[in-house]
Amino acid sequence: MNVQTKEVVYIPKSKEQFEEIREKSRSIIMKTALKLFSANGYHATSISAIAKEAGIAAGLMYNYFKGKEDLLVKIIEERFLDLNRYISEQLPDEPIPDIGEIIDATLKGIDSMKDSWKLLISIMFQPDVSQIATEWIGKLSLHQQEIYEKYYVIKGIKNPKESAQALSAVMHGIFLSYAHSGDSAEVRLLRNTVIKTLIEKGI
Amino acid sequence: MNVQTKEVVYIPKSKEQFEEIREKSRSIIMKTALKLFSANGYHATSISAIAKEAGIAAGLMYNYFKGKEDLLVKIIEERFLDLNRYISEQLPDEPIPDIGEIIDATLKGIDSMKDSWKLLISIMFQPDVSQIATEWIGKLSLHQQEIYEKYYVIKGIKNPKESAQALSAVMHGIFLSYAHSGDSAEVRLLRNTVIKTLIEKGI
Amino acid sequence: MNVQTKEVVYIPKSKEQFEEIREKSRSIIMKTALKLFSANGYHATSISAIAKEAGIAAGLMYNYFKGKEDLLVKIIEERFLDLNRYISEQLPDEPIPDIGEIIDATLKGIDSMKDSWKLLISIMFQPDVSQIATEWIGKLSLHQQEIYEKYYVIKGIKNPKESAQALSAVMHGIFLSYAHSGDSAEVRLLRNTVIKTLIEKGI
Amino acid sequence: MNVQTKEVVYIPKSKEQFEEIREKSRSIIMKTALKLFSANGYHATSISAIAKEAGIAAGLMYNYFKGKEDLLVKIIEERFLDLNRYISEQLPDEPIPDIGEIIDATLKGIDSMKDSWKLLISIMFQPDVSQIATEWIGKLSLHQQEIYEKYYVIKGIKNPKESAQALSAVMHGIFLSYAHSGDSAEVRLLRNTVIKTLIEKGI
DNA sequence: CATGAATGAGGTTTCATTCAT
DNA sequence: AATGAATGAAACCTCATTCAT
Repeated sequence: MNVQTKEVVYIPKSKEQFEEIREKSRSIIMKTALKLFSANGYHATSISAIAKEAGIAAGLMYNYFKGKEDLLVKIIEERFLDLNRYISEQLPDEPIPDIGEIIDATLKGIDSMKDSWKLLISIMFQPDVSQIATEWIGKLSLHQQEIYEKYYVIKGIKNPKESAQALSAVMHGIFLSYAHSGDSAEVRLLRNTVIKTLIEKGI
Repeated sequence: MNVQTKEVVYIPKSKEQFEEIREKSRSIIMKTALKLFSANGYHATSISAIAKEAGIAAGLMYNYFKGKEDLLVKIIEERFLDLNRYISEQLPDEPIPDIGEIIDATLKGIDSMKDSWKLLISIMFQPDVSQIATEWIGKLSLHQQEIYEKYYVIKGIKNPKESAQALSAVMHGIFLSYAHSGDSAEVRLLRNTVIKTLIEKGI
Repeated sequence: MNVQTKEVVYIPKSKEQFEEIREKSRSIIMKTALKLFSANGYHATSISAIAKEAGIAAGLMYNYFKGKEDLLVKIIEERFLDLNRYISEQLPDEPIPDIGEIIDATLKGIDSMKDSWKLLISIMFQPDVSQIATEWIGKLSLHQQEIYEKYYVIKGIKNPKESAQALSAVMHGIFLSYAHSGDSAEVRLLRNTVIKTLIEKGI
Repeated sequence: MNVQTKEVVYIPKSKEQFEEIREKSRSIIMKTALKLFSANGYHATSISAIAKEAGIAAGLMYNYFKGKEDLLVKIIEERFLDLNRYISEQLPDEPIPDIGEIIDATLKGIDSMKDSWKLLISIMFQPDVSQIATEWIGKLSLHQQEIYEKYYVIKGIKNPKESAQALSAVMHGIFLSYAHSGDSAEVRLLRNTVIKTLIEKGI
């Protein structure tokens, strides 16, 4: 009696193990949802369709997101953060990149998330979904404008703010066209028109 | 059958009278649907909401349209036909309008259907609804391109087809921006950038 | 041509016909719901169970009630209105009924809605359902108290208000006991104790 | 199996130590559940809400209780046992307490578990939850009745059984009123009416 | 041509419970 | 003993569409 004995006991998973599992599930849900939202549209994609495609129970989604719209919002946020990060990484601090490089880095960034870009834009036009995408487009737009303005200041262009606004507006048009037609000739035409114009103006 | 019927002395209406009645009902349904679709989105607008707003019974819609999606498609078609017609009316055959006039006629046309334009574009981005809008945008685009090309030929510009394509692409960007931001400064900036560029090029 | 012809046309149902149909459906839904709520409790009774028992599609309920809780509230209101009406009908204006008659009319009223009374009381104790029942019990209680006070004033009892409050409280206890034990000996004991006491006090 | 295990040198805890740990967990679960059930109702309180409030994992509950309903039943039983014990402790064997003291001890007992009393009563009215509460109320009632009867026998009252039943019924009404209105004026009115009546009768 | 009650399939969401660790 | 991710059944509810009149 009172002898020390060896015994096998179950150890609950550690915090890290749980974190890993959660991250994996969360990730597959978002990935699958993005895929289906993009392919079929937000409204036409049901939770159960996502669950089926992801190979999980429908209820599981609600362990990670407050609801369908929250899932969408989280996807949008993540994608826009990715985009901003990507663009920043493309542009060197020194030497100052010229305007063509800036534009192309931006377009390349969008191209890197081609599949989801169309979804993001479509959400922006749907009054019944949310304003999140619109806000993110706004943030992205502002971010671009600041880069353009900084560039124009360095180049000594007069009215740098107004010029930056104009360029931002044109780029905005390109963004939308891109969503509509993919990496088509149309987008390249727009790009070339813009860049040629700017170069002709000596910028 | 135990059907509630009534024997009536039936004074035949002329085909025209019938058509008039039908056209009136059809029209109010489409008008109301367009209004609600634009305000709240296609998916968020229910048939009964349309019926209520239009002051008719929900079932009546099915006398005129195959279903909700058919209603949408018919609206889209009508709006695009309206737009094409409008633009054509704005442009005189003689004297040959210059490119600025052509562009502005187009923008004015879109402005005349401002409220529904955003809906049309949003539909274009929703793969689950229909490809009709995309097709119509395509037709519109082609129509514009032909006008541009004709103009360029007359003006003796070289590569008229390619130039027309470029212009069409830029206009496409403007159309989309317009849907996104309404008649904002952004759209005017785009328009001015385009026209200025073209004029500087001597077109 | 242009000859008058006889023809059979369908006539839509009249407003009255629709009203009749609606009233019938509404009634069967409420009746069935009351039955099941009383038998199994509010939370344990699902909409689909009600629909099945009533022989209708589950969705139909939502043509008549905003939701499950609204259905409950409407039932409660109706039952309490019935009760108040019943009690009033039992009591003659002249000659002034004595206190025993008043009490018995009230108890008889509750007895007439025996099956639902338990449900009403149970709802009153469920913090997660609604305060409607509590409010209705309050209204009923106040109504009774006014009757008692009026009686005591006529009889020339001193402190009629306080006496009415005391009697109301005792009756309240009886109401609750009734809900708990049905028309058992317990309730009659309570009733007799109350009436005997009052009579012994010469009221 | 790919089970995460650990070989441990197992220092056996004494049965008492184990019991202590178990009792502590069991106790916090019951306490928390009672609190939430009382505040929000049984159906509106989820297992995970209890777990969160108690600071434990949801699954742990199932080590101690068969399920949610079992947890409820165990809580009810414990509370009623507490109540019976409390009332007994309040009443001295000698000298024989008079009827007012007996009544007040009972009411004081209920007052000591004020917060849970309403829950217990509410459960009593919910046929879908369990009959346990009803049974316990029955047991409590019987217990009281025996005390009353014993008292009446000692006092030499004629028909002690019937008198005890009557008093028990009145007390039952008070219990329920108490649940409904808390320690309000209404309950005191009931109590005073009862005691005054009994004293006037010389009991 | 017009009505609106009724259907029924499908949607989102909740949550008690299980189970590998 | 304890963890919490995952399940799956069932809940409430919406709404396009049908159909008897």
